[in-house]
Amino acid sequence: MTRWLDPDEQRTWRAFLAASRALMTTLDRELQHDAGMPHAYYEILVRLSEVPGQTLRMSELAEATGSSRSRLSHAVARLEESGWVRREECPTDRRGQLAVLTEAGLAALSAAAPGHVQGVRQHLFDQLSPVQLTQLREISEALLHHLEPDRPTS
Amino acid sequence: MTRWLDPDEQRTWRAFLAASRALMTTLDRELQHDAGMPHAYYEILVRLSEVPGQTLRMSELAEATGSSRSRLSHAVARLEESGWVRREECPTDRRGQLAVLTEAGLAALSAAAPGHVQGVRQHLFDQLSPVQLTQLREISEALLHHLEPDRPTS
DNA sequence: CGCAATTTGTTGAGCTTTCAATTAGATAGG
DNA sequence: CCTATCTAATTGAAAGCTCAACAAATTGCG
Repeated sequence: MTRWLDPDEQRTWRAFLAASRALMTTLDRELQHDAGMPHAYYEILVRLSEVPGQTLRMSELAEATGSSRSRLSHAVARLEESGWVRREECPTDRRGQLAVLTEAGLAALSAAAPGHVQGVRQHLFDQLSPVQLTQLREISEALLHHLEPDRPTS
Repeated sequence: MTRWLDPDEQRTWRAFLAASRALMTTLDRELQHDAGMPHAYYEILVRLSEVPGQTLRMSELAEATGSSRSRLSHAVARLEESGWVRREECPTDRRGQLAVLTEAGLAALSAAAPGHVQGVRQHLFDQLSPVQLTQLREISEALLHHLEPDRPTS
């Protein structure tokens, strides 16, 4: 007894799917082209840059960026090779690792940020009315509220 | 002279980012687990199932699924291995290839669809009011209208 | 205390995606 | 007709992601 999507729902779902995919791939491509990093890596640098000491536990960083631990491990390994992040032992928990934004990482972020923000403006904010932006925020937060609770940590 | 995002914009952008990512990874995981295919492949089967003859040119299929030609080539190769799609020569253009949904492909799609639709309902439609769904459709279509025109075909 | 259960983070394999290069066929202008 | 240009689709390599398995440290509880 599946309740299928009616034509209206179908249209909504497909528009959302296509729009979010198009937006993401566009921003990802721009960032890769202009700054040599995918959007996921940019986000890691951003989160680190915002906290005191530019340092976060791996698990907190995974949480903040909405990525799995595994993905984050691989990503930080890559960022470490680039010299943008370094790892340190966690003083309070010997299992823990701290990811620390380096000088070079901050520089790379500073270089990438203006272009990226411009892209976000151009492709998102400039296309919607202030009212729509409020609606989008409320919609997104409702979805998040539902999805966040049980996110796998693998 | 970068115009940075103000706190409100920041909140909107991050909520949207987190929500669309969480929704996608959730649906992708569900589909992979229950039906053994990623969401992108499911979409290919859906598009093929909807057209007369269950057949589309590779380029049309790429367009319909919003994927690059390269990605589609790889994906169809994979789907062919699974026996869910087969390729045929295009009669009117010798460069062309037709992707055709097989019986087995239709069966796999039919098996996957109910669970997937339920997921979409649960994680998207059930979380938003009718008004919000209309808003989301309009927002998505506005974004699409802007992004669609120049999508790379590489 | 002592041991089971949980948490943290990593690893490697396999799969998907991207990018740039390439082949082959169609098309338009002179 | 013939050549330059464009379009269709594929390819391989490099990169990123997912999943399951794992090691090490911590926690909770009898």
